[in-house]
Amino acid sequence: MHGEIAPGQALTLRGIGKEFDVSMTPAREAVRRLVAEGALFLSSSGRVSTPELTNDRIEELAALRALLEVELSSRALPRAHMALIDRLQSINMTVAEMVTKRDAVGYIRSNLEFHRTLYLRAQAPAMLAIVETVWLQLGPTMRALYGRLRRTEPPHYHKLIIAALKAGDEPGLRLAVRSDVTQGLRMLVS
Amino acid sequence: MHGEIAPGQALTLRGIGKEFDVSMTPAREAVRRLVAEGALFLSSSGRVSTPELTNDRIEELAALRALLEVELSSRALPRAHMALIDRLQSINMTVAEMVTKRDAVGYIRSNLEFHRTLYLRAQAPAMLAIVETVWLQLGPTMRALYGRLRRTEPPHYHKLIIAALKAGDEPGLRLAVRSDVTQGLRMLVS
DNA sequence: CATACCCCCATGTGATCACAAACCGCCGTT
DNA sequence: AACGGCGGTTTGTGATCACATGGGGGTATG
Repeated sequence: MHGEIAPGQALTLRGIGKEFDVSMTPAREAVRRLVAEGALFLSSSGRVSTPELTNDRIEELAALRALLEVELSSRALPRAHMALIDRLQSINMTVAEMVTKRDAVGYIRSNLEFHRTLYLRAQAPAMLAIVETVWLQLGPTMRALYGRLRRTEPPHYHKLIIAALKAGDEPGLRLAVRSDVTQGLRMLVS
Repeated sequence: MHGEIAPGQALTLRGIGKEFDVSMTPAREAVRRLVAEGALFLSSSGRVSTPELTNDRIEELAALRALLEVELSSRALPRAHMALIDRLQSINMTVAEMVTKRDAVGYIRSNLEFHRTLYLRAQAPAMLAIVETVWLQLGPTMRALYGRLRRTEPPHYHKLIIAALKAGDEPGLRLAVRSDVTQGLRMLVS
């Protein structure tokens, strides 16, 4: 999810087992779960690797993020009190720090934490779980992008999201979330 | 997915293995996958059963269906030619037949086939996969409802969906799909 | 007759093994 | 120099086993 593994990277059950000091059996179960969630790709011969997404697939996953995350933010809005907004602002400082440090994995991790923190307030666990599987599918690809990207400014749309939350402005929030989600992924399409 | 198993029904790895003439290992992998998709519930002690959904969870899954299936139908609309509409009408006759036969499992199966046939035209495999995991989560609960239900009339909203497809009426299609999805699940909330 | 306790058995977990398939690198040929 | 065939080795699969744990039924007690 955080892009620690490059797209197309091959994994072996014995290798995973050795890495975590377990036998093949738990490694297999974990891999099967991740395959079920679309986070890993299972070739017809049973070999496992991170997926290499096509442009079409990236666009579709971005559309899913937009659809679901806009809904989640909308549901979180009435429950968003000052403590939450403070917490979002604090996380956003970490995001900015990761940007200046050019830490792609740290950026993705803190960026997703920003979104997750907001969506947790929506009280919609099934919806959040689905969004997280989408993040999981995009992880390796997002890293490949942000690794290339030479950006130094912190995320602009996060500030809009926070402002809309403060103002209780639902249309503004929906637009800001949609823009934030779409913006990063639009440049993914090579 | 088709409601062949009641909510809360317990399953054992050895039992599943015996049922399909395999050892525990493939049964475990299948169960883990279904747990990952939310189709099965894994207790803290590792026991496996179909989930017993709370009202909140049912409402959330219904909202997900509405959100995603409306989008899928909207994307399918420009590609929906006469052959597809004919096929939908044919499936809809099967649905009606299942209703008169009071065959709950057959009704759920053909109803989902109706929806899947339409959504396949959307060319959005990731979105369709997610919708199917939602169907999977609702399967046992839907059966428990439709089993109680004493309905004899075929689904009204399916006709509206077909009419909107014929007319190329996108707002009408979105409304009809949303109504069809919501209607059945609204009465689930006891 | 109801309730609580306890023990045995059913059940999941993780490890290991035998086997088949497929991948990869090497060598020969053209 | 490029391509194709071949064999060794890596890899996934399914089965089986030993073990720990939790659940349910039976029994004893109030």
